[in-house]
Amino acid sequence: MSTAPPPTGDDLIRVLATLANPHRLRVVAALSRERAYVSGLARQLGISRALLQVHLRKLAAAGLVTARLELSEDGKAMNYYEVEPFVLTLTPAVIAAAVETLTVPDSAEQPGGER
Amino acid sequence: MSTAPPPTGDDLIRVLATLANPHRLRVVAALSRERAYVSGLARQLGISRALLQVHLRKLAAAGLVTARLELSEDGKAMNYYEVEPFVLTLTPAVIAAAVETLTVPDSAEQPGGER
DNA sequence: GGAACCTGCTAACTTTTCTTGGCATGTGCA
DNA sequence: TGCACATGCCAAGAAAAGTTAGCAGGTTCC
Repeated sequence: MSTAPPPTGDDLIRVLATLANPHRLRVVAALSRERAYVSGLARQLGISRALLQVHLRKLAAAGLVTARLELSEDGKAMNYYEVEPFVLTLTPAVIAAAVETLTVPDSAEQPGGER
Repeated sequence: MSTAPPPTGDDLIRVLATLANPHRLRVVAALSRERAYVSGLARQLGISRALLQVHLRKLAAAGLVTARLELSEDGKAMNYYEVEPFVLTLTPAVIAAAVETLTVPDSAEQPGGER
């Protein structure tokens, strides 16, 4: 049985690069305990909102967290983030397989690929 | 049973940062098939020796590959690299645990820690 | 001796990522 | 109206990573 879907090379790199950061690791850790909204999480982690914003965006882009906009009781718009229950196993074999699907940014990328 | 030792936060980040690179991913993939020496591997991958050198160094620093210096039959010194059979499982829970042991580079690091 | 291999290093440039600070918008409430 | 809280974005400087080019050392063999 396989718990993790076979990641493409580019996906794998995106996820790895995303997780290879203390702030983002802390974000994932915090969200794995309890979902949180941006401002509150920023206070909790002791970093600026702008900074957290960027990291959350990257985490979301990698599919590791998801955002849900809600209205609090007093009418404020709160953007709640929660962690995605991912499972990723890393071994030489997994990497070898992923490399097969690696996009080679040789000289030019095909347009329209990235958002 | 646990195949992977509990990674410390700093170790985890080092490994993730190391693997989050196309060149290094290709190196691991190549070495997982067969060990290779620097110059040969550089040719095989189509990159310069100097560049490969740097990436190999990082991979070794993260404990993902190991080097062994050997003498070929014709007396040349060959530095053979081979991949380490690592198994790393990544989940929110694993990350939450690793974060506990994260070194906080708050304002200053203690000297002599890093090379 | 010179060519063809192997190894390593470092300085300097380029590219990417990280981080900060400011600005704009909206809501509820005294 | 002004304060406190929420959201977002963008420009610009700072820091880190990636890459290249060049140098120096070693060995075999013609």
